[in-house]
Amino acid sequence: MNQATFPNTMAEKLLQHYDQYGRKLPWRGEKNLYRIWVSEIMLQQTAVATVIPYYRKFLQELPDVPALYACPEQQLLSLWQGLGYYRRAVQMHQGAKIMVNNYHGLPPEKLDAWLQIPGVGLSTAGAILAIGRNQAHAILDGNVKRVLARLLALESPIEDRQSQLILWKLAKQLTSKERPGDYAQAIMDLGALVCTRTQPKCSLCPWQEHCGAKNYSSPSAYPVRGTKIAKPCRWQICCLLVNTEGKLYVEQRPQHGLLASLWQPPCFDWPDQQSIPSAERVNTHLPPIYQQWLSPPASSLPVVKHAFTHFNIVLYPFLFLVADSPPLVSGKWLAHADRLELPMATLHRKVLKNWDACLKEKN
DNA sequence: AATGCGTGGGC
DNA sequence: TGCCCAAGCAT
Repeated sequence: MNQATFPNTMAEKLLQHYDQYGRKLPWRGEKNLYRIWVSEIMLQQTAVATVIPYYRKFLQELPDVPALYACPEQQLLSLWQGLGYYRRAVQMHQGAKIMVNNYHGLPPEKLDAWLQIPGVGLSTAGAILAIGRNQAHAILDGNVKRVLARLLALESPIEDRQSQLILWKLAKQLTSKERPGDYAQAIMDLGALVCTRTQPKCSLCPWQEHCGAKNYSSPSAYPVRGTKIAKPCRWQICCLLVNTEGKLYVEQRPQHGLLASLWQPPCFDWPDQQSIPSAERVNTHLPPIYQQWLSPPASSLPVVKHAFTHFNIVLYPFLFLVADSPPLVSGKWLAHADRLELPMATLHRKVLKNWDACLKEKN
Protein backbone atom coordinates (compact mmCIF):
# COMPACT_ATOMS: atom_id res chain seq x y z
CA MET A 1 0.00 0.00 0.00
CA ASN A 2 1.21 3.48 -0.86
CA GLN A 3 2.17 5.47 2.20
CA ALA A 4 0.93 8.66 0.56
CA THR A 5 -2.61 7.41 1.20
CA PHE A 6 -2.26 8.25 4.91
CA PRO A 7 -3.68 11.73 5.56
CA ASN A 8 -2.08 14.11 8.05
CA THR A 9 -5.24 14.15 10.15
CA MET A 10 -4.47 10.70 11.55
CA ALA A 11 -2.35 11.90 14.46
CA GLU A 12 -5.08 14.21 15.67
CA LYS A 13 -7.66 11.46 15.36
CA LEU A 14 -5.51 9.16 17.48
CA LEU A 15 -4.86 11.88 20.06
CA GLN A 16 -8.58 12.48 20.48
CA HIS A 17 -9.04 8.78 21.12
CA TYR A 18 -6.11 8.84 23.57
CA ASP A 19 -7.50 11.80 25.50
CA GLN A 20 -10.64 9.79 26.15
CA TYR A 21 -9.39 6.20 26.48
CA GLY A 22 -5.68 6.40 27.37
CA ARG A 23 -4.45 4.15 30.20
CA LYS A 24 -3.66 5.45 33.63
CA LEU A 25 -0.14 4.22 34.42
CA PRO A 26 2.35 5.11 37.19
CA TRP A 27 4.61 6.91 34.73
CA ARG A 28 1.81 8.68 32.83
CA GLY A 29 2.18 12.44 33.05
CA GLU A 30 5.73 12.04 34.31
CA LYS A 31 8.10 14.82 33.16
CA ASN A 32 11.17 13.82 35.15
CA LEU A 33 13.62 12.39 32.61
CA TYR A 34 15.27 10.08 35.11
CA ARG A 35 11.94 8.50 36.02
CA ILE A 36 10.93 8.21 32.37
CA TRP A 37 14.29 6.60 31.62
CA VAL A 38 13.70 4.00 34.32
CA SER A 39 10.23 3.23 32.97
CA GLU A 40 11.37 2.97 29.35
CA ILE A 41 14.25 0.63 30.15
CA MET A 42 12.10 -1.61 32.33
CA LEU A 43 9.41 -1.72 29.65
CA GLN A 44 11.80 -2.99 26.97
CA GLN A 45 10.43 -6.41 25.99
CA THR A 46 8.60 -6.53 29.29
CA ALA A 47 4.86 -6.41 30.01
CA VAL A 48 3.38 -3.35 31.71
CA ALA A 49 1.81 -5.35 34.54
CA THR A 50 5.15 -6.97 35.33
CA VAL A 51 6.99 -3.65 35.37
CA ILE A 52 4.73 -1.64 37.70
CA PRO A 53 5.84 -3.02 41.10
CA TYR A 54 9.51 -2.98 40.03
CA TYR A 55 9.17 0.62 38.86
CA ARG A 56 7.73 1.78 42.18
CA LYS A 57 10.32 -0.02 44.28
CA PHE A 58 13.21 1.10 42.11
CA LEU A 59 12.30 4.79 42.33
CA GLN A 60 11.65 4.52 46.02
CA GLU A 61 15.16 3.12 46.56
CA LEU A 62 16.93 5.11 43.85
CA PRO A 63 15.08 8.39 43.30
CA ASP A 64 17.63 10.14 41.08
CA VAL A 65 20.81 9.76 39.02
CA PRO A 66 23.24 10.27 41.94
CA ALA A 67 21.43 7.61 43.96
CA LEU A 68 21.64 5.17 41.06
CA TYR A 69 25.31 6.02 40.54
CA ALA A 70 26.09 5.36 44.19
CA CYS A 71 24.19 2.07 44.32
CA PRO A 72 26.35 -1.08 44.46
CA GLU A 73 25.77 -3.31 41.46
CA GLN A 74 24.65 -6.24 43.60
CA GLN A 75 21.93 -4.13 45.19
CA LEU A 76 20.89 -2.91 41.77
CA LEU A 77 20.61 -6.48 40.51
CA SER A 78 18.52 -7.36 43.55
CA LEU A 79 16.09 -4.59 42.59
CA TRP A 80 16.00 -6.08 39.10
CA GLN A 81 15.67 -9.68 40.29
CA GLY A 82 12.85 -11.46 38.48
CA LEU A 83 12.44 -8.78 35.83
CA GLY A 84 14.79 -10.43 33.34
CA TYR A 85 17.30 -9.03 30.87
CA TYR A 86 19.59 -8.15 33.75
CA ARG A 87 22.05 -6.42 31.44
CA ARG A 88 19.61 -3.51 31.51
CA ALA A 89 20.34 -2.85 35.17
CA VAL A 90 24.10 -2.84 34.60
CA GLN A 91 23.67 -0.56 31.60
CA MET A 92 21.63 1.90 33.68
CA HIS A 93 24.46 1.94 36.20
CA GLN A 94 26.90 2.76 33.41
CA GLY A 95 24.51 5.41 32.15
CA ALA A 96 24.29 7.03 35.56
CA LYS A 97 28.08 7.18 35.65
CA ILE A 98 28.14 8.99 32.30
CA MET A 99 25.52 11.44 33.54
CA VAL A 100 27.45 12.14 36.74
CA ASN A 101 30.74 12.61 34.90
CA ASN A 102 29.51 14.52 31.86
CA TYR A 103 26.14 16.06 32.64
CA HIS A 104 26.31 17.20 36.28
CA GLY A 105 24.31 14.16 37.36
CA LEU A 106 21.35 15.00 35.13
CA PRO A 107 19.86 13.04 32.23
CA PRO A 108 20.68 14.58 28.83
CA GLU A 109 18.24 16.73 26.87
CA LYS A 110 19.25 15.75 23.33
CA LEU A 111 18.71 12.63 21.28
CA ASP A 112 22.36 12.17 20.32
CA ALA A 113 23.43 12.32 23.95
CA TRP A 114 20.84 9.72 24.96
CA LEU A 115 22.06 7.41 22.20
CA GLN A 116 25.45 7.33 23.97
CA ILE A 117 23.79 5.88 27.07
CA PRO A 118 24.14 2.08 27.14
CA GLY A 119 20.84 0.29 26.60
CA VAL A 120 19.21 3.31 24.97
CA GLY A 121 18.53 2.94 21.25
CA LEU A 122 16.59 5.08 18.80
CA SER A 123 13.14 4.11 20.00
CA THR A 124 13.89 4.46 23.72
CA ALA A 125 15.72 7.76 23.23
CA GLY A 126 12.87 9.08 21.12
CA ALA A 127 10.30 7.99 23.67
CA ILE A 128 12.14 9.59 26.61
CA LEU A 129 12.49 12.99 24.94
CA ALA A 130 9.08 12.93 23.27
CA ILE A 131 7.33 12.09 26.54
CA GLY A 132 9.51 14.17 28.84
CA ARG A 133 10.20 17.22 26.68
CA ASN A 134 7.61 16.97 23.90
CA GLN A 135 10.42 16.78 21.35
CA ALA A 136 9.25 15.62 17.93
CA HIS A 137 10.83 12.16 17.86
CA ALA A 138 9.22 9.00 16.57
CA ILE A 139 9.20 5.68 18.38
CA LEU A 140 9.05 2.16 16.99
CA ASP A 141 8.41 -0.55 19.53
CA GLY A 142 6.50 -3.79 19.32
CA ASN A 143 3.13 -2.13 19.63
CA VAL A 144 3.84 0.47 16.96
CA LYS A 145 5.30 -2.12 14.60
CA ARG A 146 2.13 -4.18 14.85
CA VAL A 147 -0.16 -1.18 14.32
CA LEU A 148 1.81 0.13 11.36
CA ALA A 149 2.24 -3.30 9.79
CA ARG A 150 -1.54 -3.63 9.81
CA LEU A 151 -2.10 -0.13 8.45
CA LEU A 152 0.19 -1.03 5.57
CA ALA A 153 -0.90 -4.65 5.33
CA LEU A 154 2.87 -5.17 5.23
CA GLU A 155 3.69 -8.46 3.55
CA SER A 156 7.41 -8.61 4.25
CA PRO A 157 8.35 -10.32 7.54
CA ILE A 158 8.34 -7.82 10.38
CA GLU A 159 11.91 -8.57 11.47
CA ASP A 160 13.42 -7.95 8.00
CA ARG A 161 15.63 -4.93 7.54
CA GLN A 162 13.41 -3.79 4.70
CA SER A 163 10.39 -3.84 6.99
CA GLN A 164 12.19 -1.89 9.69
CA LEU A 165 13.06 0.88 7.21
CA ILE A 166 9.49 1.08 5.94
CA LEU A 167 8.07 1.13 9.47
CA TRP A 168 10.49 3.78 10.74
CA LYS A 169 9.63 5.97 7.77
CA LEU A 170 5.91 5.66 8.42
CA ALA A 171 6.38 6.10 12.18
CA LYS A 172 8.10 9.43 11.56
CA GLN A 173 5.51 10.46 9.00
CA LEU A 174 2.55 9.84 11.29
CA THR A 175 4.00 11.33 14.49
CA SER A 176 2.25 14.47 15.70
CA LYS A 177 4.34 17.62 15.43
CA GLU A 178 2.28 19.33 18.11
CA ARG A 179 2.01 16.61 20.75
CA PRO A 180 4.72 14.02 19.98
CA GLY A 181 4.88 12.89 23.60
CA ASP A 182 1.18 12.19 23.85
CA TYR A 183 1.25 10.67 20.38
CA ALA A 184 3.99 8.20 21.38
CA GLN A 185 1.95 7.04 24.33
CA ALA A 186 -1.26 7.11 22.33
CA ILE A 187 0.00 4.75 19.64
CA MET A 188 1.41 2.38 22.27
CA ASP A 189 -1.96 2.38 24.02
CA LEU A 190 -3.67 1.73 20.71
CA GLY A 191 -1.50 -1.35 20.24
CA ALA A 192 -1.99 -2.50 23.82
CA LEU A 193 -5.75 -1.98 24.05
CA VAL A 194 -7.24 -1.95 20.53
CA CYS A 195 -4.82 -3.22 17.89
CA THR A 196 -3.93 -6.25 19.98
CA ARG A 197 -2.01 -9.26 18.73
CA THR A 198 -5.03 -11.55 18.86
CA GLN A 199 -8.62 -10.46 18.40
CA PRO A 200 -8.02 -6.80 17.60
CA LYS A 201 -10.98 -4.55 18.34
CA CYS A 202 -11.15 -2.85 14.96
CA SER A 203 -14.62 -1.39 15.57
CA LEU A 204 -13.12 0.74 18.35
CA CYS A 205 -10.11 1.87 16.35
CA PRO A 206 -9.79 5.55 15.39
CA TRP A 207 -7.74 4.47 12.37
CA GLN A 208 -10.02 1.74 11.07
CA GLU A 209 -10.92 3.56 7.86
CA HIS A 210 -7.18 3.86 7.03
CA CYS A 211 -6.22 0.30 7.83
CA GLY A 212 -5.13 -1.90 4.94
CA ALA A 213 -5.34 -5.05 7.02
CA LYS A 214 -8.91 -4.36 8.14
CA ASN A 215 -10.21 -3.16 4.79
CA TYR A 216 -8.39 -5.42 2.34
CA SER A 217 -7.25 -8.41 4.33
CA SER A 218 -7.37 -9.73 7.88
CA PRO A 219 -5.88 -7.77 10.80
CA SER A 220 -4.75 -10.82 12.73
CA ALA A 221 -2.74 -11.94 9.68
CA TYR A 222 -0.28 -9.14 10.46
CA PRO A 223 2.48 -8.65 11.25
CA VAL A 224 3.86 -11.37 9.02
CA ARG A 225 6.50 -13.37 10.87
CA GLY A 226 9.65 -14.90 9.43
CA THR A 227 10.47 -18.55 9.77
CA LYS A 228 11.08 -19.61 13.33
CA ILE A 229 13.76 -22.01 14.51
CA ALA A 230 13.10 -24.74 17.05
CA LYS A 231 14.54 -23.90 20.45
CA PRO A 232 17.26 -26.25 21.67
CA CYS A 233 17.04 -27.82 25.12
CA ARG A 234 19.73 -28.19 27.79
CA TRP A 235 19.80 -30.36 30.89
CA GLN A 236 21.65 -29.67 34.13
CA ILE A 237 22.23 -31.20 37.52
CA CYS A 238 21.57 -28.56 40.17
CA CYS A 239 23.49 -29.25 43.38
CA LEU A 240 21.97 -28.08 46.64
CA LEU A 241 24.85 -28.29 49.11
CA VAL A 242 23.60 -27.84 52.66
CA ASN A 243 25.91 -27.67 55.66
CA THR A 244 25.19 -28.48 59.29
CA GLU A 245 23.99 -24.92 59.94
CA GLY A 246 21.39 -25.37 57.21
CA LYS A 247 23.17 -22.91 54.95
CA LEU A 248 23.17 -23.31 51.20
CA TYR A 249 26.24 -23.06 49.01
CA VAL A 250 25.89 -20.55 46.16
CA GLU A 251 28.24 -19.28 43.49
CA GLN A 252 28.24 -16.09 41.46
CA ARG A 253 27.91 -16.41 37.71
CA PRO A 254 30.42 -14.77 35.33
CA GLN A 255 30.15 -11.02 34.70
CA HIS A 256 29.14 -11.50 31.10
CA GLY A 257 26.55 -13.54 29.28
CA LEU A 258 23.40 -15.20 30.54
CA LEU A 259 22.23 -14.07 34.00
CA ALA A 260 25.51 -12.22 34.45
CA SER A 261 26.66 -11.73 38.06
CA LEU A 262 23.61 -13.48 39.53
CA TRP A 263 23.99 -16.20 42.17
CA GLN A 264 22.98 -19.84 41.99
CA PRO A 265 23.68 -23.29 43.38
CA PRO A 266 26.43 -25.07 41.38
CA CYS A 267 24.99 -26.62 38.23
CA PHE A 268 26.56 -29.04 35.77
CA ASP A 269 25.53 -30.06 32.28
CA TRP A 270 23.77 -33.37 31.96
CA PRO A 271 24.27 -34.32 28.32
CA ASP A 272 21.92 -37.26 28.15
CA GLN A 273 18.35 -36.18 27.52
CA GLN A 274 17.20 -39.77 27.27
CA SER A 275 17.50 -40.62 30.93
CA ILE A 276 16.54 -38.95 34.14
CA PRO A 277 19.69 -38.90 36.25
CA SER A 278 19.64 -41.27 39.19
CA ALA A 279 21.65 -40.57 42.32
CA GLU A 280 24.24 -43.14 41.33
CA ARG A 281 24.68 -41.81 37.84
CA VAL A 282 24.79 -38.24 39.08
CA ASN A 283 27.72 -39.16 41.26
CA THR A 284 29.82 -40.23 38.33
CA HIS A 285 29.16 -37.00 36.43
CA LEU A 286 30.18 -34.54 39.11
CA PRO A 287 33.61 -33.29 40.13
CA PRO A 288 35.18 -35.74 42.63
CA ILE A 289 34.84 -33.40 45.59
CA TYR A 290 31.06 -33.60 45.34
CA GLN A 291 31.03 -37.38 45.39
CA GLN A 292 32.04 -37.63 49.03
CA TRP A 293 29.04 -35.54 50.04
CA LEU A 294 26.30 -37.31 48.21
CA SER A 295 24.35 -38.54 51.17
CA PRO A 296 23.00 -41.94 50.23
CA PRO A 297 20.28 -42.03 49.33
CA ALA A 298 20.40 -38.56 47.84
CA SER A 299 17.10 -36.82 48.02
CA SER A 300 15.84 -35.78 44.67
CA LEU A 301 13.64 -32.73 44.28
CA PRO A 302 11.07 -31.89 41.62
CA VAL A 303 12.46 -31.29 38.14
CA VAL A 304 12.38 -27.63 37.12
CA LYS A 305 11.65 -26.71 33.51
CA HIS A 306 12.38 -23.20 32.39
CA ALA A 307 12.18 -21.41 29.04
CA PHE A 308 14.78 -18.83 28.12
CA THR A 309 14.49 -16.79 24.96
CA HIS A 310 16.84 -18.97 22.95
CA PHE A 311 16.73 -22.33 24.67
CA ASN A 312 14.78 -24.41 27.14
CA ILE A 313 16.45 -25.86 30.19
CA VAL A 314 15.63 -28.70 32.55
CA LEU A 315 17.17 -28.71 36.01
CA TYR A 316 17.53 -31.93 37.99
CA PRO A 317 18.07 -30.81 41.59
CA PHE A 318 19.87 -33.06 44.09
CA LEU A 319 20.37 -32.47 47.76
CA PHE A 320 23.85 -32.91 49.26
CA LEU A 321 24.24 -32.93 53.02
CA VAL A 322 27.71 -31.66 53.85
CA ALA A 323 29.13 -32.48 57.27
CA ASP A 324 31.65 -29.68 57.33
CA SER A 325 31.85 -26.51 55.29
CA PRO A 326 33.98 -27.70 52.42
CA PRO A 327 37.01 -25.89 51.02
CA LEU A 328 35.16 -24.29 48.13
CA VAL A 329 36.53 -20.82 47.57
CA SER A 330 34.52 -19.31 44.77
CA GLY A 331 31.14 -19.12 46.46
CA LYS A 332 29.61 -18.57 49.86
CA TRP A 333 27.27 -20.17 52.37
CA LEU A 334 23.86 -18.55 52.41
CA ALA A 335 21.43 -18.52 55.31
CA HIS A 336 17.78 -18.98 54.47
CA ALA A 337 16.94 -15.51 55.82
CA ASP A 338 19.46 -13.87 53.48
CA ARG A 339 18.17 -15.55 50.38
CA LEU A 340 15.94 -12.79 49.08
CA GLU A 341 18.65 -10.14 49.20
CA LEU A 342 20.90 -12.05 46.86
CA PRO A 343 20.18 -11.52 43.16
CA MET A 344 19.17 -14.90 41.79
CA ALA A 345 17.42 -15.89 38.57
CA THR A 346 13.88 -17.20 38.57
CA LEU A 347 14.77 -20.74 37.53
CA HIS A 348 17.08 -21.18 40.51
CA ARG A 349 14.53 -19.60 42.82
CA LYS A 350 12.10 -22.24 41.58
CA VAL A 351 14.48 -24.96 42.75
CA LEU A 352 14.86 -23.38 46.19
CA LYS A 353 11.12 -22.90 46.50
CA ASN A 354 10.57 -26.58 45.78
CA TRP A 355 13.16 -27.49 48.39
CA ASP A 356 11.37 -25.32 50.97
CA ALA A 357 8.11 -27.03 50.12
CA CYS A 358 9.72 -30.47 50.59
CA LEU A 359 11.11 -29.47 53.99
CA LYS A 360 7.72 -28.21 55.05
CA GLU A 361 6.10 -31.48 54.04
CA LYS A 362 8.49 -33.50 56.18
CA ASN A 363 7.77 -31.39 59.27
C1' DA B 1 22.96 -9.76 9.60
C1' DA B 2 22.11 -12.84 12.99
C1' DT B 3 22.26 -14.02 17.52
C1' DG B 4 22.16 -13.38 22.66
C1' DC B 5 19.61 -11.78 26.33
C1' DG B 6 14.48 -13.39 31.03
C1' DT B 7 10.19 -13.72 32.39
C1' DG B 8 5.14 -14.22 32.88
C1' DG B 9 0.67 -14.20 30.76
C1' DG B 10 -2.54 -15.22 26.97
C1' DC B 11 -4.45 -18.52 24.12
C1' DT C 1 0.53 -28.04 27.51
C1' DG C 2 3.53 -25.58 24.42
C1' DC C 3 4.05 -21.64 21.72
C1' DC C 4 3.94 -16.76 21.09
C1' DC C 5 5.40 -12.56 22.37
C1' DA C 6 5.91 -7.74 25.30
C1' DA C 7 7.49 0.14 25.68
C1' DG C 8 14.72 -3.33 22.10
C1' DC C 9 19.51 -3.13 22.27
C1' DA C 10 24.31 -4.71 21.75
C1' DT C 11 27.64 -7.14 19.37
